[in-house]
Amino acid sequence: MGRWEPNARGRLARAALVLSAEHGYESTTVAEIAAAAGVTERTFYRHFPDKADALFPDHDALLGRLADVARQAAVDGASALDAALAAVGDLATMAAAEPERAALSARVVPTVPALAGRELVRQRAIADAVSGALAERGVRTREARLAAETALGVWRVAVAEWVEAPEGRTLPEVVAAAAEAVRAL
Amino acid sequence: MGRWEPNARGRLARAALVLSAEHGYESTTVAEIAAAAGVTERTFYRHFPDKADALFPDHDALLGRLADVARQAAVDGASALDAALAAVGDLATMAAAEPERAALSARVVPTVPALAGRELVRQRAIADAVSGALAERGVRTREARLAAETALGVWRVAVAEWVEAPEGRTLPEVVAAAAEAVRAL
DNA sequence: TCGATGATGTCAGAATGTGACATCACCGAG
DNA sequence: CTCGGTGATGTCACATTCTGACATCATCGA
Repeated sequence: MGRWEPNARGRLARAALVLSAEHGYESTTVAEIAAAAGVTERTFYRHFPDKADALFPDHDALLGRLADVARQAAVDGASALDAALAAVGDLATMAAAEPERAALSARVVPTVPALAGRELVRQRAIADAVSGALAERGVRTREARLAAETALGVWRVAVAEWVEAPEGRTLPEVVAAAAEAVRAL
Repeated sequence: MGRWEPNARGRLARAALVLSAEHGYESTTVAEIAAAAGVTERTFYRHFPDKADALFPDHDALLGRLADVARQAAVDGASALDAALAAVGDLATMAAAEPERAALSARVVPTVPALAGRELVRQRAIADAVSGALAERGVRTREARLAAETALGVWRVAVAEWVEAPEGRTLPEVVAAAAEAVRAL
């Protein structure tokens, strides 16, 4: 299967993000994204169900991974809140592995209502995955949901802070600081 | 200006909701909605910027009204949280004025990702409007935001509960009960 | 009476998203 | 080695969403 350049999906996701940051999400067409990635428009839709999805790749794998992290933390004896915060910390670590991508995404997404909505739905899915994992480990439903909601709140606050003033701090550091502040409540 | 049936906008919004509840949002076309309302597809787009917006009519007026309610409550000496809860109570009252509409909407919106995202963005806008109104009345930014966030949390919980088990209770009643529970924390 | 106004209709077209079918390098069975 | 299966891609056609430009025409005010 080496007839074409490998990793078409990755090239598409990257092109979608870079072009959207450059000319705006709504005025970059799927045809342009596909051309930049060296494939056809039709191929774009084989990798992503719609244009917005290219800005949120790996969604499903992410849910599984975060659930695993929360589950493992719970097994290791962490409290519900700490386990949920561990998952959010992992999210920060992943973002930090591609800082450029994270920065572009954080700059583009909030400015486009359609993408902002998608991001909120994504966070809701993450909260459900994490609270579900905690519930599996015996945490009561209400407590699990509250822990997940609180952790996601920490994530939102930390990202906002990091975007406004990067100041050399890494995202995981900001997340850790915000988590500390929440624990202090 | 009485050349056509009045209130085309209202007929469009209603048709959009009813048809979406009947055949699903994604499989009802704008052309069908327009036809049901007795106007042209083009006219639909003169009243709503896009198809999803017809499911969330009166958005802007709503923001102003809720901000007014919160502001007035604050003037009357209510705490930040109580003022924000007053706004959410008003939201419930408005929904109760059209219970059929509210029920259909609550059934359709969560099942369609695009609409769920729009609803979350809408709630974010409400939170901003309410916290902005409180800030105007001298409430500190952080406290205003927390009050608004908490009140919207009450709204989400109450709506979920009401949809799952209407049991003859009205939405304002459920909201009031949830608000009571939050105050008890 | 008559021109301005404003809501609507008509038409053309770009962009999103989907179904159906064709192509062709690779891989494993024989 | 060859040959058919597999999987990722290309090509074509089309429904649907949304926008721009211009036309129509009842009502209102000068």
